[in-house]
Amino acid sequence: MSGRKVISFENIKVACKGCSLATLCLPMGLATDDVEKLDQIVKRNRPLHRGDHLFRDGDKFHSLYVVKTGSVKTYAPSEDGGEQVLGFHLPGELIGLDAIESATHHCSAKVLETTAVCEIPFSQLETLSNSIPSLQHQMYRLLSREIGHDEDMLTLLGKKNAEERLAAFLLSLSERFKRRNLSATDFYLSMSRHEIGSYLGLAVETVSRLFTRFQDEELLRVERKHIELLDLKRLENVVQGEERSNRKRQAT
Amino acid sequence: MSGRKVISFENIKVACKGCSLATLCLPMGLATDDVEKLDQIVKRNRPLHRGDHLFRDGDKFHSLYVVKTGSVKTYAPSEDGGEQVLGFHLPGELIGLDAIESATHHCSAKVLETTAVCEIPFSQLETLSNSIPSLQHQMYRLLSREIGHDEDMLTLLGKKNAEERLAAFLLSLSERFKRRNLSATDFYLSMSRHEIGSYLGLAVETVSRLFTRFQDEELLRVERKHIELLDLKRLENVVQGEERSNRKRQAT
DNA sequence: ATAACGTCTTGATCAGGATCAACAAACACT
DNA sequence: AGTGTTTGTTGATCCTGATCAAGACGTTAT
Repeated sequence: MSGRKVISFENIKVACKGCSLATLCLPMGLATDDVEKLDQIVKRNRPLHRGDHLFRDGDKFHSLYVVKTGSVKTYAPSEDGGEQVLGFHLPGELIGLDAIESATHHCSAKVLETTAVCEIPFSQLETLSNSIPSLQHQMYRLLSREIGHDEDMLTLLGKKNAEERLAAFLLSLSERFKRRNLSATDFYLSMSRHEIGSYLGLAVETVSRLFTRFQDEELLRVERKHIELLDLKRLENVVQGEERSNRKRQAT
Repeated sequence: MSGRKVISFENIKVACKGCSLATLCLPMGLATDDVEKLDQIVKRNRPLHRGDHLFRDGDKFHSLYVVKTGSVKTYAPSEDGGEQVLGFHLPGELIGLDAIESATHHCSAKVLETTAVCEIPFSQLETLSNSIPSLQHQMYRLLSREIGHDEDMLTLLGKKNAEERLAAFLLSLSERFKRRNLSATDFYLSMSRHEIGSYLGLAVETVSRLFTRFQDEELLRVERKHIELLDLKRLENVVQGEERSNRKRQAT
């Protein structure tokens, strides 16, 4: 054990090695001693609170962030005060990848609830990745995965109707909670209806009505921020647009 | 000069060094001898024809592609025969970045007109990037740029109406032609109305009507695939949703 | 040339979801 | 507890853009 890590009240932060997220996060697939090198450059700051910003649109880019606990939204603010929510980020997920190109952030990142993040200075990460091929590979994979996610969202926004979008959103959350060994069917939303709407390209009212409708159809139970998915299988059918025909059949 | 490059009738392909796209493409910012190393791994195949595929959804991933001349669309085919167009790729633009993560393609790439591409085996590129920090950096930038583009598209699909979308699309093409020192105001579309519609999340008919409307408003002249932009400034206003208020004012 | 097909345009109608409006419920702050 | 504020729900109406339908125009094959 290297004697360089100091345990203090100010810094009772788990190293990557012991982090429960290690398999979802940057260290994924790295050798133990490489993870230790990564540890050296990761900053673990004190928790952030609801409303705090990790960075804002236009800020100079210097670090990537990984959510440790809590959740973060990224959004593109528009002149007129409106915003397009670009993503919700749960533990293990990386934030800031779109800023590498121009070394400037093109969106803002706002904390939705009390949240802890790891900060990874990018220039150091880049240097490190140059001496650790598997880290470089992991970086390529993470960037590529982000592109894949975005493309999925393009299909969602380009082709799916309102109920398909919300169903897909809920299932996506479900999957991500499951990966962290949390309940895939019972969870709390940290974002508002408005933010969900913005993310899905829908009006708040539409989101609200869909929750009610889904509940009426016994697909889920919803009470404010608390969601209980009652039938994942049928929700998947909704995403595929098959629910529509089912309902018609039942209605006849 | 290394004697390793053979000039034959089968291979009168320009090396990266002499390629007019070098400043837009992978070699951007590389030292001359690094560009030569890149040259060693780039394959330059004979031209592809309209309708040919670079790869299909589900194919194993092994190479990235750069368009040299012509154009390519990427699209996500859906079971029911429909498709979501994910992007149009013009000379200098990279294709296949979303496949790195899983080593499998998640979309198809189809050539829209006679097109030449450079093929870059990814494992070799990855290895090379490990010994050339500036190439690694360039890779990070290109991946990041792709994410940025996708996020712009998310905002387009999430917040913009039909005319804002088409105006943004035309201006995007205009920009990209300009960067290649082609006319920013007079060009040919290599994609169909249907493909434009799919890309923008609109029906063919809407795209067609918008072209007519834009022409009536003297924003552009359109004849089949030939487009002449008459007023870039006003088109930019349309993208910002300002045209609406202008028209109302005029109508009064 | 003619036929057959695909692409584009235009018109008529329809509907999904936005917008407007009002209220209810939760929360924050004295 | 009470007041103001934000967030969510529900209803009524409107409008953008989808869908349906038909025809014009282009392109290719024979």
